[in-house]
Amino acid sequence: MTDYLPHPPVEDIALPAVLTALGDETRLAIIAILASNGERAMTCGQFLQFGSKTAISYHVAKLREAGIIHVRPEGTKRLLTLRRGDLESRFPGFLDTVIASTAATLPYDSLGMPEAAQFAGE
Amino acid sequence: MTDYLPHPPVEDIALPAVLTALGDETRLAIIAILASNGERAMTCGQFLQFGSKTAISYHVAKLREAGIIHVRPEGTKRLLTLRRGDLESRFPGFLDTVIASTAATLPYDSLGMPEAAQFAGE
DNA sequence: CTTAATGTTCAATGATCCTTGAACTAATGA
DNA sequence: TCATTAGTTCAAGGATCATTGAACATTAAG
Repeated sequence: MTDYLPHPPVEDIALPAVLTALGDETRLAIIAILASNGERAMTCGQFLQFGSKTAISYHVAKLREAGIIHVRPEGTKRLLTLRRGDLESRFPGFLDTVIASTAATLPYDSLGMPEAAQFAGE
Repeated sequence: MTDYLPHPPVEDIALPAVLTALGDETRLAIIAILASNGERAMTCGQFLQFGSKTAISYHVAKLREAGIIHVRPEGTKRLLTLRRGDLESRFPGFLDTVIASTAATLPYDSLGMPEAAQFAGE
């Protein structure tokens, strides 16, 4: 429950900021994969296919600051989760349509995603 | 029917580009007002409340290049319309949720919009 | 204690963004 | 013809963006 990193409260999540944050292929891919992974949290390291450690850290911060994901430190890792409920309550239907559109549009299976199988094991 | 200005065909409308184009308060306001105006076309001049002629021209070009609006020259004016159908067929539900979220979020009534009344007359 | 694993921070760089004002084009109207 | 209307183009400026490598911090594991 303790909030190590700054996250905007639901009522402060701003649409332009959310749209800007999602208007980047790397971040959109991260969101799509997070969404395809159900409620399970993921770590930054699982996105290194999309860029360097520094780059992922940068994009994850952007998504967090926009209010799209929640980041919780656990050991040396960061556990990332989509703020599905918060986004749904603030912009009903929005995230779902973005996810659906992304799945139909982005070719991130070209990056090695048969059906999110590699995120199963720990 | 003649297409004076370059518009991306439906199948080339890209989600990241659309999100980026909408991730700007000025452009989001333009879209929201266009949407609130039904099927009626509007001109660049009707958005001068949001910036200079140059700025509006710039933003309108961005929206057109992203595939969000259609621009048709008529005399010295440009008639702007939302590409509702195209966007709906490519990203089902997306535009509607953005419009709804914008209406609930952006304070563009603070710019003199009681209920889109000033767009009625010609 | 030492090493490895996981991210963050910083400074630098090149690219892109948004705005501005001046000059311009094209169409309309007196 | 001359002026007006509506918008575009261009160059310049400052701001923000996304990436990189090097150094660092923190936690975990041997």
